[in-house]
Amino acid sequence: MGCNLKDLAPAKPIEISDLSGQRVAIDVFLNAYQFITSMTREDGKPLSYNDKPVSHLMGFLDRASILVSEGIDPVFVFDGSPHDLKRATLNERKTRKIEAKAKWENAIIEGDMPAAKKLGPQTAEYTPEMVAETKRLFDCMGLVWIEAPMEAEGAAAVMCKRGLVGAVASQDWDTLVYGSPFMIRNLTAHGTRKFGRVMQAEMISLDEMLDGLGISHSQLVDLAIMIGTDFHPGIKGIGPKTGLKLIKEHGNMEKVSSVKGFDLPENLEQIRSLFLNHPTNEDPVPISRPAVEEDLIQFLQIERGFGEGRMKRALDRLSSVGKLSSKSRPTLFDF
DNA sequence: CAAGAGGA
DNA sequence: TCCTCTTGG
Repeated sequence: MGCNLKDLAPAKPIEISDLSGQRVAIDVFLNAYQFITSMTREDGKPLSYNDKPVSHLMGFLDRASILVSEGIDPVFVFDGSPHDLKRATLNERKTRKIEAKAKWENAIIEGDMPAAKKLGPQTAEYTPEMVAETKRLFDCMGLVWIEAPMEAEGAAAVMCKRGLVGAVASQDWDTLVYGSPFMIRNLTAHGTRKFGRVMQAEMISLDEMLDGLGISHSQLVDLAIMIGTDFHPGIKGIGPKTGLKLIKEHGNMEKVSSVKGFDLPENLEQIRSLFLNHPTNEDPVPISRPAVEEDLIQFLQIERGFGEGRMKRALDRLSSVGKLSSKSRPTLFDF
């Protein structure tokens, strides 16, 4: 997932309030996997109710309601159909998942619960049914979601380029390679403790990054391709540091390859254009609405067994910023 | 992941 | 009060 540009990207700490009033694009799959793999039971499988996983719904309910209460208007972006060039990456993930599943089953048979708890997350699946449920949740919350033609990260970056969202919240450096002018890291983890330190949200400006590195966006794309992307494994022996040096010295990947003597990717032009001209549709981004209390309670509390306390917390967060409507008690936003 | 519990 | 651990369904 993404290439390692961490050392090359100048990240400025920001406060959540800096983003108040802005639309922020969020990659759904990335977050969904985070929830499914971290909100687990003893056997490492996601929390569930009547044998149906609920971790994704819980995570998005909490996360989205917090963002809304901070004045942020999230736009959730689902992945579309992957490009053929991503096949190898996806197959590799699938193989790993199958291996992990075999190990997990073995651990269960042997009653080795610590091992199962570790392996379970590696078998995590975000099924079409779970995707549909996530969309239903966003609908209940009145939040905007869109389906990318291809890569969610790419579509989000293009939306930011077009000014449809103020920034893209992501952990994936591909966001910048796709040309998103602004990328926010640790948006939702802001203020939480990880490994003893308090997580801080940070903003990266693509222009500032390119200025600082002294390269153009298309040179960043070539650099990323050399380091390795979802569409190509990259060039062995070239990481962020030497890659940057080589691109600055020689200008582009063709020159670097002739100097260093490696083969160019077969589909170099195609890969470049996936980053430089990512396919998107021209549909306008819908406008978010207030959540509907009854719909949320019906779905999560009645159908999926959510506790009253969790429901109340989420509803309170929404209503604190006037983003909760009720069929019996409409808000001003309904008019 | 976020909240709450329980310990330092 | 702060920090770590556990729970959530």
